[in-house]
Amino acid sequence: MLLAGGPQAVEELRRAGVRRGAPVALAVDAAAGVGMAAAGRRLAVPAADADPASVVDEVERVLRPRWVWWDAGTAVRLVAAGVRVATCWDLAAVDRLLHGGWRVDPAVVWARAQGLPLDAAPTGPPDLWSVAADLDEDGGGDGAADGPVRRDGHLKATWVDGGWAAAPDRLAAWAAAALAAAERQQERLRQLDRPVAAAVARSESTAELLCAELAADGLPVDRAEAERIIAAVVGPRARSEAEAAAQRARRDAEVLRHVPGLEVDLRSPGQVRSLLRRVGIEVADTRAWRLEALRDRHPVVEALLAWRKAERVATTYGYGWLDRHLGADGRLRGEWTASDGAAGRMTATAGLHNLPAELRGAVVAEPGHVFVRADLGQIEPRVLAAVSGDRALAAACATDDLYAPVARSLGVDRETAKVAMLGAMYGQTTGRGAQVLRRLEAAYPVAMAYLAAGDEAGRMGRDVRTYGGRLVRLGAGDERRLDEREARRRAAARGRYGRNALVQGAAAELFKMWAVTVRARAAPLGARIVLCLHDELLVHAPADQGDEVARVVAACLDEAAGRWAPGTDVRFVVDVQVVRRWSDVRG
DNA sequence: TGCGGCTATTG
DNA sequence: CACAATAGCCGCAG
Repeated sequence: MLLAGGPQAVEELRRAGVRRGAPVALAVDAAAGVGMAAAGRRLAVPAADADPASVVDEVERVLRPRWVWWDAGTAVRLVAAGVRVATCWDLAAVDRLLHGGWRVDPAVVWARAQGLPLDAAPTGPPDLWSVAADLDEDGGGDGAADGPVRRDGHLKATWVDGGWAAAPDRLAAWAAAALAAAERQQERLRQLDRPVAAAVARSESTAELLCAELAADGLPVDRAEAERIIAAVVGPRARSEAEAAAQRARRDAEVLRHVPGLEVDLRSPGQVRSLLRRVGIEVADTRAWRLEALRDRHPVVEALLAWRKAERVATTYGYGWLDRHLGADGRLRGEWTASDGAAGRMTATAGLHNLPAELRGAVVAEPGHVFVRADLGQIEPRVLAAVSGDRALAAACATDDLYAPVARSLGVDRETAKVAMLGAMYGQTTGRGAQVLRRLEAAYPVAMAYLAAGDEAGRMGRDVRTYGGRLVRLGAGDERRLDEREARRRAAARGRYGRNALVQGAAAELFKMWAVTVRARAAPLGARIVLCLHDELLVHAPADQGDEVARVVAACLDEAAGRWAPGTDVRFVVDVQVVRRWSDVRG
């Protein structure tokens, strides 16, 4: 059905019974317009009749549905057009949750949702062959023949490759296919037999939306302050390549003057090792923690460690980094991925996730604003208590510092208890932690068995599923021609990976549920999340709303934990502070 | 030119 | 120096 604009679309959707939170599939193309599908109807608004962004915005404001789309590309397009919607169902994100790993295109998402054999799905851009085949299907005569789906059930290569954007009615048909795929995904989530999986699928979807916003909004950074910090370490900005080379040489000389007559490239670990050998220091490698203990042996060690710090700033977090990532509007922007790596953590580029502590002084709220900074306390052991159902560990979570009761249970000091608990979650098998591990097994048998099961699965190359339903692939890979020792070493590494993925992955699920809850509840106060850091949120808020946002952020943790682990008696804790700059956070 | 190793930063 | 990540430079193979 062709419509003229947003109000008419709202009317049609309302007549179809669409209410707040109901699925409305969406396909947007700036040139062609908007296609929607919901409750058995297909609607299209040509771009010639109404601005696509305004149509989506109108429907959002009046109906606030759960938007269903193929992948985060739609989220990125909406955010770029200035449209912020509340919630979505991201087929690609849910596909990664259900099936693990890699980023995939609609052809694969569709095939997996429908349970079709993947080897028959179209791959890559269409070639002469698949174009002819799709045309042949279109001419087949039956009513739906010119839709996006082939007779064998797979999507047509020409549609996957962008054919959906050719005309308004195609946008609507593409949206209808997305809606059908979403329904099949929900069925698959139900089959997982994990009541929380559907809620996780929703928050993982909305986390994709949050990532699109984080990438667009950026992190407020005071350029002058950043340049002051950098200048204090590496000096003023070089005006030419020659000047930069001279600065480098000057830094190098500060180290080399301690070893006269030696020609050494300090950037080469091998040469640094020979340098140290020349002054009587023999080391297996030259990492800082190892050199730290040798500071007194020779003055060159101290100089080298200082050189390394400056070199880090000069190469990775120097003026070049500012120029590449800090916009004229004082926002530091990187790319965000909502579920990456081993277990579905968020990742970010541009140094957003590994900014050296010194530079946090340059992260300053804009005039009239504050940061509400919140971090989850001891999130991994608490998550372990929740997902494993260990009653004793859950009881320890009642205190703000869970390592205190754990230490009492084990009969060791707090530091030892902490190292042992972390060691259990990471798979440490040597040192002091390993000895205390046996006491941990006695005190918290359910939690430790949960970890051991992850370890076993990893060693066997068996995939695991996190508490929230994310499949973590642990396939053994190609290990022919490995000697016994190397094969054992790799199996042990996979064991640690599998053990940790269950905890880290579950923590990432809870974190994202918290983050999207904060996103929703803080928006009416004019506040926006500007940084997500695994267990920490930085929210940029109007100064007069700081305390209220802080209250909301804390309340959101209870709300998210209640949704993620209903009925659990595990207590989650959060530390919330209102600050003007990130470095003002007290430890 | 691509990739593994080394190193540093963060949670 | 366990688990995860990004990022830069060096040295070596192709």
